[in-house]
Amino acid sequence: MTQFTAETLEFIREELNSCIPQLSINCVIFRFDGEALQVAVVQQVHADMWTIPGGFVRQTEDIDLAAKRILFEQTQLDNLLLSQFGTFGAAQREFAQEISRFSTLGFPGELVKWISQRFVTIGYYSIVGQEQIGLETGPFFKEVKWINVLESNLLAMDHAQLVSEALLTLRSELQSRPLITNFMPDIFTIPELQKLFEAILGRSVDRGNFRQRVLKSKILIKIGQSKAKTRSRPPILYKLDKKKYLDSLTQDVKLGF
Amino acid sequence: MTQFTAETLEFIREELNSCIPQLSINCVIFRFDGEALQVAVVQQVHADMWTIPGGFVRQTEDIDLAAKRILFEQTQLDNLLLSQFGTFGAAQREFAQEISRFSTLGFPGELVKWISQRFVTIGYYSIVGQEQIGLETGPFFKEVKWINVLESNLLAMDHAQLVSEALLTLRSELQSRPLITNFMPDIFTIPELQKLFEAILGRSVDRGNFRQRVLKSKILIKIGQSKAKTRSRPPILYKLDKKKYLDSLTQDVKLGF
DNA sequence: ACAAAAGTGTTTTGATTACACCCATGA
DNA sequence: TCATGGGTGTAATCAAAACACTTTTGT
Repeated sequence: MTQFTAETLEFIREELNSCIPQLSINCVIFRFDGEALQVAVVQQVHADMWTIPGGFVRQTEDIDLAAKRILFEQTQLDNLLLSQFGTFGAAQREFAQEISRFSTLGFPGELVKWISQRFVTIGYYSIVGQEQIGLETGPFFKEVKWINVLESNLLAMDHAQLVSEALLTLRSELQSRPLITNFMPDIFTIPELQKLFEAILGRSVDRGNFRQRVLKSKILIKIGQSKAKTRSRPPILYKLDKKKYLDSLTQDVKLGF
Repeated sequence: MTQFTAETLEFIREELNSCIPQLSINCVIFRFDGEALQVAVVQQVHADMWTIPGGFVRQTEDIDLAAKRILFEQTQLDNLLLSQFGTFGAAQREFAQEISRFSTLGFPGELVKWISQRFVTIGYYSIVGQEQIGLETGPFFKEVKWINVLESNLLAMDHAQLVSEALLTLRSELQSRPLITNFMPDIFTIPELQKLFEAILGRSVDRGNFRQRVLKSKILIKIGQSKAKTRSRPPILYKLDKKKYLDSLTQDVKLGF
């Protein structure tokens, strides 16, 4: 394991000095790979713990934009519709123990002290389709990956709780205003969409009823037959009618189950 | 107008030094007086602007408890079920102009600087019944009152927006888990409860249907006839079956309209 | 007796659920 | 032709909405 270079440390120092102290942002990004619900997690240089993406808010930056920036820097994910799911600030919410590893690797005490403070974190969440995630260009993170949402209890600090809260919010939001624009590929089938709903809700829904509801909402446009070599009847391909979809979000149309 | 005394200023200085910087909490407390929806507002000493109750989080204090403490200090309201409705942190969210009045009244530059910073605020809301509010014991506030929710656009800084967001959250929460424990007196009638719902929703609901729904939920216990001298048929008095009510909150019983 | 507000019941409508049946395809 | 999963329709159930009718009180 190498230590941080002097330039890197200076860069980090300037970055932290330009941010609001004791306030952080964390992003829970769900992904649906066709089967299960996953969560984006990152690993910092010189740390062996996995966390959800997170960072700090610059003095001149809106918190919503900070969330977008942080997420992009750490995962290259962009253009997501990020929504708050809560702000967490228990008094004992500081992670000096977890962070203490840094101090043994050339991280100066001043910076260790800064990030070891008690933090209040604002939670944002979103959901994407089959997107890949890439590493940031900066020097601070060494790996990023998707894990199954069921494995999120392995995350460090209180991030398992953040994922769990985000999932609850996602479920209830799914009832009224599903963020489908993000989470499906451009072209998809109704059975695929149903699998996504089932993954989020954690239960199965009736095939026929699901189909009827989705079609009644008029937000899907038929494209044609799937050419995939299935062992059964090929499903019909659809794309999202984005205009009608966005309209339906401003109305209080129920798409829930 | 008198200036702050040296002791008061020292007290304030110590208080602020023990709090997380650039982070505040604001509480939108709704009240239903039988007719209209009202909001609790306070006025600080040496300031002519009205705001919703708010303050800062101590270093050793959970944010939820900070919200309770702040609310109690400024309004004497206690034992409320406070819920977050969002966290607000636009980059330009600082109110040096509004705050500048303090500096002309013996408020030292150091403290003016502290409270003139850009702040991120966590919004909490609740709703109460006919409760009165009283002034805090401390030296910092001079008046507290209820205003009609429709007049909240007169509030200082961005507090009108906070009220508006809180009201939206209250409305949607009303659909699933109404906080009735807080907002009605111990004994009340169904028409009274209906007026409350109408005030929150901003529209009228059918009398017969409202009655049926509420009674079907089984959370009301009949007490007896109202003895009030009404010019019409006296309504039946009810009290809340708190046990069944709390049970219904954990289920996903719909009480919405 | 009448007005006014409370209490009750009924009809209609529409949404949700459960389930049955048919269809297209590859093996 | 059979298994598999996709597509479609329908009857039964349940909740919501609209509305009419009755009851109890003070005047």
